[in-house]
Amino acid sequence: MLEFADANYQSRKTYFVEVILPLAIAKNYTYRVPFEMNNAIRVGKRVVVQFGKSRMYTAIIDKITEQPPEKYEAKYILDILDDRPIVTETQISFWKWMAEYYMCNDGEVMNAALPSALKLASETKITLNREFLGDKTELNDREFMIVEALDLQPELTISDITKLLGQKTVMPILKLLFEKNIINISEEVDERYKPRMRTFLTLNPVYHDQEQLRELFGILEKRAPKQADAVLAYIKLSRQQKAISKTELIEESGAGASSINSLIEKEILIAQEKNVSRLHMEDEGIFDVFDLSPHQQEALTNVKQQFEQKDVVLLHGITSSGKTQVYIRLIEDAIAAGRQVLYLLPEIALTTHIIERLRQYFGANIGVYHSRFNDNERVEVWQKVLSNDYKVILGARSAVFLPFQDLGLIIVDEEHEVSYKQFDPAPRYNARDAAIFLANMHGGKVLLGSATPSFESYFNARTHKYGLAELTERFGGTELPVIEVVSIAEETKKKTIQSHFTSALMLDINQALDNKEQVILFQNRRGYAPVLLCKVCAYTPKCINCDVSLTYHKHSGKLHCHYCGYKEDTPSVCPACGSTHLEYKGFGTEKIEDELAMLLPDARIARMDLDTTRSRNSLQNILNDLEEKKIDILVGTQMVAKGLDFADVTVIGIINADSMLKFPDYRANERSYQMLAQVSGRAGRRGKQGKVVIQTYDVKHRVIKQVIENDYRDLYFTEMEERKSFNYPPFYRVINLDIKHKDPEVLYNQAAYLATELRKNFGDRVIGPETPLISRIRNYYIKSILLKFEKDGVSVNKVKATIRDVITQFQTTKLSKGSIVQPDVDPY
DNA sequence: AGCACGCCGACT
DNA sequence: GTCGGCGTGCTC
Repeated sequence: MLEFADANYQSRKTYFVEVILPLAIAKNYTYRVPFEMNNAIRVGKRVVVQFGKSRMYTAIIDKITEQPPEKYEAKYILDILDDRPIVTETQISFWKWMAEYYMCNDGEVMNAALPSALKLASETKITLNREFLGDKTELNDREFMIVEALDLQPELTISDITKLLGQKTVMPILKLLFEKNIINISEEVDERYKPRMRTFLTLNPVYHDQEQLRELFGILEKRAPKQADAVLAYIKLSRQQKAISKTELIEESGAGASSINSLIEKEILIAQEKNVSRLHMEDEGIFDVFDLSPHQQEALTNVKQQFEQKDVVLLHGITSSGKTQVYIRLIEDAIAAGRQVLYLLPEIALTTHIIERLRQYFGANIGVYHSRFNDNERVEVWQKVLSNDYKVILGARSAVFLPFQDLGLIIVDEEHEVSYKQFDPAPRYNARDAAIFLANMHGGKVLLGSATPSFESYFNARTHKYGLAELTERFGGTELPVIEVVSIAEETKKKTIQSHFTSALMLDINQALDNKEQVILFQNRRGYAPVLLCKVCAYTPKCINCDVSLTYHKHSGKLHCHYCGYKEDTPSVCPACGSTHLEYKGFGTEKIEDELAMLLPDARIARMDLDTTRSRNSLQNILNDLEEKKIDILVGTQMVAKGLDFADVTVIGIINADSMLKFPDYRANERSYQMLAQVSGRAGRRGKQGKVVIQTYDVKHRVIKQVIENDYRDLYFTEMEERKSFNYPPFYRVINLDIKHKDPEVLYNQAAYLATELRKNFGDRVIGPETPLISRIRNYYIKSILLKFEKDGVSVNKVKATIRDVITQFQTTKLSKGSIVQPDVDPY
């Protein structure tokens, strides 16, 4: 560590900085520090550097050394953007950990972490060189067009010129023009974050004297009555509030901006520019006093006790058990200890009421951070966290990147949610796992909360890596819903089933409708029918990309692929044998909605699935209609399991549980349990006990039994025991390969080669078919390999090393051209 | 990530 | 013969 605080440092010393560039490049680059900046360099400050021919980037200082690079001449830093570091050293270590753990570059983590307003844009600007006196007639057509355009418009960007000439490669032309001294090329870096400025007005202190003021009015009333009005309005406003903005005064006085401006010119009013926060400002928190129920108190005490020994505690609290109150008590404790709190939520959009609730308790101490915020707002939150102005941050997964000073507690609500995992751009991190690491860096604690914990968290709790606390009673005395399991087979035999609705379910639906209550019907499949089958030759249309059967959608009249989005027209004759005997097999939400409308023509039925919520406000519209009781029955996919807290639903029908009990992947029972428990947890609100009807062929299924008993513990336990007895490890490590190539065949070969190499090293720990398990191919580029993972078996680092090895081989042996392999190791 | 350079097929 | 497509390599 170098010490720069010493004022007597050797100013002629040459320093170098290693910086993180916001690019997907493998290593960090070293730049030289100009002497005059020696004093200002700090780890975590932003610098402007040139990288490549002309581009400029904002980089973050990662290391400071005196050692010059050996193999090349370092370029100079162009500018330092910050007076003090905007990224803490803890954050940089956190970034490095993430890059290592999720196998990506530091720059990619930086990109995900920094709000883009803190990254500067470099826009190449082209201007005409006024000093050029030479002959312009020798220019060719293109060059002439550019010069002509610059005569009309003093400044053009590269993209302007691209548009102007209608061709992509304009740089050579510009370079030539530049060499001929006709144009200037300047690289300007603009600070993109602009604080919001407001003009505030104060009365010149001279007029605090009553005599002076009266005199002023005398003059103004005669010569400029509008201005007199304005001064009067100012005095009136100043009695109500401390700061008066120009806009407010214009509004209040009815005088125009010009009158106010002349008052400012005459120095009767004094104008001052002030930076105004864009963020929602709240008054002091209204400290609502509430008491915990005995069960909540018990859970709280339990959590606190476990925190004494464990860094992470899993709180299993059933739906409506009042976990939030327990969180609030823990947050209060952390704040009282003078530390920061991070409260992570899976999806901000569906949880606005939680934000409101917490705002009531913590007022201005609470900050909100998520991707729906615009850039300027995000920078403000960033700075407030950095300066420790916010005690509590409520945020989606990206909030783990904020510059916390001293994080005492992280709450991960709905810990099992998949939306904590970022899939698309690297880093492919899971915010829950990153939060645990982050808390560890700060010496803070983590509370994982869920009504349906994930397998891995429960496993960790069970093996005493995490603590475990439970809340098994609903808050406010509402009883748990009655769950009835109905055998579809039996009702079919007795012929009491109408299309897909058993008599038992119909009875409950009708009763709810009579009582003006609402019903949710759950069907875990969208579209009308998942399979189209030829009765003659058994041909089924399949997706040309994904090799899965296409689903018939009635609203579009087309066959859709649910993996890649591919669509084709529905054939009227079998493309294989020409027969017209085509049959729709199975059923989805569309069909349920259709059939229900026939059975209950008076009921107001709506559907909620990916197809009906694709457009911007449609989800909100459905939720509003439900709340305003404009919908009696909602048919939906797993979407209905989330964010329906306010609905007055008393009956939940699960049309066919079997489709949920047989997931094709290895976490089948976990997902089945979560989905069933989440859906049935919605039944019954506001003191009224709910009813859940589960229709199934498999009435004795273990998962169903566990849902009835509202107890996941046995399920998970037997699951683990069973896997052990089959010599089957409790977890798999999934390696998602992001192999990009337009040619599916090349892609497949690469994945196959990697699988072979992994097998060579790890033998039968690599499971799945001989070639990698292709779970999804989307736009030709996602494949995944399943790898067995045993506690005492493969080390993560060894797996990663092998993958890196293979990637290098791809590159050196030119197994295929132009491919990028980016493995993503799920950290379970 | 960008960007330049180089190679190859399709056009004035 | 040149334009522009894509593959490849490099950036402190």
